[in-house]
Amino acid sequence: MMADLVYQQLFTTLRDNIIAKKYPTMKLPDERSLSEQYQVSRSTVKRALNILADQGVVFKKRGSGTFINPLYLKNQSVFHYHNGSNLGVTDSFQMDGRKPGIKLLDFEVIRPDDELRRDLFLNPDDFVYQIKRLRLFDKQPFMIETGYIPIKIVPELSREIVSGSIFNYLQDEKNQTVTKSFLTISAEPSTVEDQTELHLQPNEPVGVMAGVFFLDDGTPFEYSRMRLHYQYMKYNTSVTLGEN
Amino acid sequence: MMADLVYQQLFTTLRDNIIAKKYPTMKLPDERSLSEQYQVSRSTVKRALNILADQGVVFKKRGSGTFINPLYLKNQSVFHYHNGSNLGVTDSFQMDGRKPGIKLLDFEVIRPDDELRRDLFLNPDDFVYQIKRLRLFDKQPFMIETGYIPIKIVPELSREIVSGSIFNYLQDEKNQTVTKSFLTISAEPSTVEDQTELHLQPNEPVGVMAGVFFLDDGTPFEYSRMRLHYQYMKYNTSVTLGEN
DNA sequence: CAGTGGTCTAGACCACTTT
DNA sequence: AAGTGGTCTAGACCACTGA
Repeated sequence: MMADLVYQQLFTTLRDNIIAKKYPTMKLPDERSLSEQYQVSRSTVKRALNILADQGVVFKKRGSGTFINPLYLKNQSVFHYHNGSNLGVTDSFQMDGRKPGIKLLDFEVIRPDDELRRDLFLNPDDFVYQIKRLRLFDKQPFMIETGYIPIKIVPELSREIVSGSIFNYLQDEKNQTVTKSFLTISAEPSTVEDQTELHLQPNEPVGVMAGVFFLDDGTPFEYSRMRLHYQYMKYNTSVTLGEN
Repeated sequence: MMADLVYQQLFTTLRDNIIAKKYPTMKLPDERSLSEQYQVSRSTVKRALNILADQGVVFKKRGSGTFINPLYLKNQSVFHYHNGSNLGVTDSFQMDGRKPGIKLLDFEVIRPDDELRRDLFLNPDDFVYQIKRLRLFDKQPFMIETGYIPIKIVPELSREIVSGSIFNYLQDEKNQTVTKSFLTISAEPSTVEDQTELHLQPNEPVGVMAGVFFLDDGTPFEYSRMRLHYQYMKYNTSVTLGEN
């Protein structure tokens, strides 16, 4: 499954080493040593390390070395949203071997309102699917997800397809990948529906993630609104300023 | 002010060309031509193009070329990556002309516990400032922020300094910039203190953002835990897959 | 001054798309 | 087959850190 690219293999190896606590000093070997040890060029080492740094797994100090971000190890044990090989829920949430489930709550075709039309760059006469699903881990509901997808992009969508991973369907059957997203993350008090579906107490909140997913050619593919049981929302974000 | 790095200059040049619509075919010259035209190596061209792609300005199709994302030109505000000069609260939150305020709740020096010591890469005998502040917009409290900063990085911190923007102080007085952060975003029911300070009802939640800020040389500078009035937490995130 | 990460180059070869 | 982006290498030189 994993790509056979050298830098990705090295990235995976190093990340696994870090998770397995094989660097007790919290410092990685220097780039030239890694290059020697894994028999790859230093450029390739840098590429793997840059990905780790982008993801917040390590941070680099010029003149000193490359260090493991302790927060990454700490959050590793928790269930969290991360940037994986796919942007969809099925791949983006840490599952720890738990089995993901989907319960279809609603599936219909509607005319989008102006806001949705704008967000998905639709023409006035375009229609969209409205797909409301309950997401589970091992029978435990953790998220209510409402998605809107333009009919013209996947006219053949069915209840069956929508009962599984739509992103995987796209990738497997239509060879299209979702590679970009713009999401807004916020929090809200839970509604009665949230409380019922997600087994929440009235004072317990939901995390809300809403935004647009894009295909790799830039087409806005889906507007999605996700309401998460608050204990399941752990979004890790690593921000770097400066263009590099 | 602009860095004199080759890849950054090329990035800026290309982006300006795109905005000035100098590529009416919506396609950039191929990498080898750009390399020739600007007298830089192809690797440097790729680096500049990768930044443009990360920011959603262009997308690349293997075998075809590099194309300008029409959505970038059409709706610049959606895609535009705001390179604020700073990562701090004062600069990162949308203020709409509202005046930010800071009320110092607590300021002392403590011995960090093991977890904090690990997160900030401290030695066993390092001490940290503990700074608890209430943040306001136009007298309206919206966030309780507790920060921990190693004494050794800014030994001269005072109540006066921490009553203002610490990040700005760093930049103006010590010429150091916070350029990287690693934050975990989550939501929680509000505590009694949250309800009091942020004027929340018992059923209303807080958004929690916690993590580490780094200086541009990679030094972990501050561990911060921010509890936000839920209506003020709106975190925008743009994710692009393809680790390059 | 030795060690370490950052930038940049020049070129080989591969994978995919278009003609 | 030609064109284009992707991967990977080997090495030079620079900038910063720390003993």
